[in-house]
Amino acid sequence: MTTAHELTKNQALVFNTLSRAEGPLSAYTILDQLRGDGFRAPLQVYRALEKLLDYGMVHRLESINAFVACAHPHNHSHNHGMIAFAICEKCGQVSEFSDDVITQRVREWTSQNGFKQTKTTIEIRGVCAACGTA
Amino acid sequence: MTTAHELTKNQALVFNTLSRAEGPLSAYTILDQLRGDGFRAPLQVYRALEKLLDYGMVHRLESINAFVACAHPHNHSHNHGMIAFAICEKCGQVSEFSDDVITQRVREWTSQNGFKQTKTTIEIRGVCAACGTA
DNA sequence: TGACTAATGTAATAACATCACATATCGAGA
DNA sequence: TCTCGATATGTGATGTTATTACATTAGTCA
Ligand SMILES: [Zn+2]
Ligand SMILES: [Zn+2]
Ligand SMILES: [Zn+2]
Ligand SMILES: [Zn+2]
Repeated sequence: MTTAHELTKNQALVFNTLSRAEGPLSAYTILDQLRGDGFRAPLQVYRALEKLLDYGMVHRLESINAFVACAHPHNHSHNHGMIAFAICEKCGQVSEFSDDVITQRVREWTSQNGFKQTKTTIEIRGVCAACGTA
Repeated sequence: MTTAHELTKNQALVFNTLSRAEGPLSAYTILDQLRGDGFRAPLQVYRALEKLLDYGMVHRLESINAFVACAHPHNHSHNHGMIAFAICEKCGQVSEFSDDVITQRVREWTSQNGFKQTKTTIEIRGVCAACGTA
């Protein structure tokens, strides 16, 4: 859905935690940051994340088991393109971008091979510009 | 390295297990299959996998926490291109392919953004042709 | 009201991965 | 041959990530 979503209390707490964070957070780190707000169990975090992922407001980074708030908060649909993430292993910074050529190329492979794609993960690990020159 | 590798006993056991498997296996599934060969602890599997990953003989699928034998056993270097995986969520089949355009496109983004890439994950989840028509 | 759905709370458990430390194996070089 | 260092292995404990199961609460709509 592209419309705005009324977040429940827990969803809002988790989303705000991710939005304020410098970089991606693990579910358990989110849990720890929300202990003061009454969170006591992982499931409270995972359930909120599930909805936020549905809404496109949060992304899951598969290669580091962490979650990050979407960098394009007013365009959660990303125009139907696939999203790529560049993750700095030094500072944790995540850059989110969408590339039409890559999207097109993946679609070509899947259509040629009769593969019905549901979700695609593109994650680039490395060192960001700031950390590389430091 | 592109040269052949002398595998140790444990490495060979793990590699053979993955080679014989229909699809990707988790480390703990590998462990269970090797109990009869004296494997008792996860670390025996993870240590072997680490080497096999180094050698390029095995790939890790980040989005499903599983490992698969390389589909191109005689070209472990993959010609320096990035590797993409299409993973069927019905039957587990994994198709491995390399796309020069995608590789080039990722390189363009990283060089334009001063990002020093070390490893890139491209994983397409969905349903394969065989399962889609079944 | 009652029936239904979505959200929440909580404990327990499962699944995935690493740490710490001891032991073994093998080859290069004195 | 002996010694040393590098690599590989064995094992238990621990750390980290995610889900199952069940009970409860809160809103929605005949
Ligand atoms: Zn986004
Ligand atoms: Zn950085
Ligand atoms: Zn391969
Ligand atoms: Zn299939």
